[in-house]
Amino acid sequence: MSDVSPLTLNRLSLYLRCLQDLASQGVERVSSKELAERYQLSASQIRKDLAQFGEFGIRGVGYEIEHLRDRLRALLGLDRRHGLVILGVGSVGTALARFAGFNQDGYRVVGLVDSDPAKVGRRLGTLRVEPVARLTAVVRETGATIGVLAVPAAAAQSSYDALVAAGIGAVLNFAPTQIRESRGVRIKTVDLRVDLEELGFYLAQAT
Amino acid sequence: MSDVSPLTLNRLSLYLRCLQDLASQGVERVSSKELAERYQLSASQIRKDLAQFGEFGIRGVGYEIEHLRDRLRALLGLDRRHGLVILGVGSVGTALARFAGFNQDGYRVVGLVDSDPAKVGRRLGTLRVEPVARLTAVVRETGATIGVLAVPAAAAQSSYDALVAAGIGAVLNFAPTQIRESRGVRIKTVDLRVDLEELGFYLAQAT
DNA sequence: CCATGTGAACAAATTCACAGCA
DNA sequence: TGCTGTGAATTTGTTCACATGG
Repeated sequence: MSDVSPLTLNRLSLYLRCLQDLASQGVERVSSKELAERYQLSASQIRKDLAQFGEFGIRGVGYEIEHLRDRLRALLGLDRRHGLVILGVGSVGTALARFAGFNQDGYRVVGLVDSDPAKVGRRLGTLRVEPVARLTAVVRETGATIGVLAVPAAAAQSSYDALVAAGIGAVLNFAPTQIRESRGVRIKTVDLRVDLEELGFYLAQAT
Repeated sequence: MSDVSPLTLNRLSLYLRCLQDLASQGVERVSSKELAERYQLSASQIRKDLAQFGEFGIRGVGYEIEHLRDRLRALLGLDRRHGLVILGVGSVGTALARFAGFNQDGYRVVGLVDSDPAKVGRRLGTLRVEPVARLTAVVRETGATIGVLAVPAAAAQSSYDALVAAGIGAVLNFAPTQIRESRGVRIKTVDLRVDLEELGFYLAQAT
């Protein structure tokens, strides 16, 4: 069950969004075809994706929205709390700490760590920036499960390793560099410049 | 030539990073095998990806780093200037306006637009927030080619449509919603909650 | 020689089409 | 009847392996 493609998982998140939207409109049932048309998805892909995790629908009818929504929430771990520890409180780290999406549903920023003594002790909302020496303690005390790397590229690998050593469960990396995974601690890199450059390619073509 | 997979394009950005790294270390030539080992990539994939755009290497030798770097920069449109117009100067839009990656290489934030009269007129760095009514004027005056959506999900589609009408070339969307593409103006959605939820799935599995 | 560039083999992902069940 | 769940077909992406040429 653990060999699910990230593509599928990311679509489950989209499906969940759509279901929440429909639920907020008071809709109770939806077919894969309706979902697909309404949100520009593929009906057969919705069915294939969902079928990997069980039989959630009713043949001839469709899916019961509340039920499917709850199943997806559970699958994506949204029925539990996840503490995030942010490493690096420069401009990116600070913005992420305030980002609503990181303080929503089961997610909450519970720790801030920086190697710069000048930043240690600063307050950001209700949190105080801790020194790197306290990383393991912070992870233990807060029960954080996700680390967020907002450090310079040169420090990213060692920061990831430190998070792994501290017992973190998974890491989201905003440094523009490839991280070598260790001890099975998943790493996902987000790189906005890569996204910009993809658009840049199409713009260069257009000319 | 325009039917290049986004997967390939995103890897080209990574290759470019690696080449810039090597160039800064004074390295002049590199083989696909060396690149792959150094940065945890696949040698045959590097060659396949590059081969789509021409013959950049020298058989028996490898790739001349400066030359390949320049070719990749040109392919990704990094040899030209791209102005970014940000729609929505809430917390996300403000953070993006200050983000170094958006004010680097050929990219620069050249316009800020918000529908909230209370925000119009505010200064952010050297820029003043403009009203939505001035969107087309801003795009024309600044020559912006990329729009950045940092508006609420409910406003995202109409904001995209407005950008298209204003003559924008491509759009990066941070609103958690699917946008319907029109007039061939590429849209790329970045959704950090989707990324978090992917990690959340693996964490839920681990238990 | 040796690493590129590339067709062929393989693997993954998506779409099709329909059997089977409410 | 109508939509799900699913094998089969197709498309897309990756890896292999080697002929080619500097």
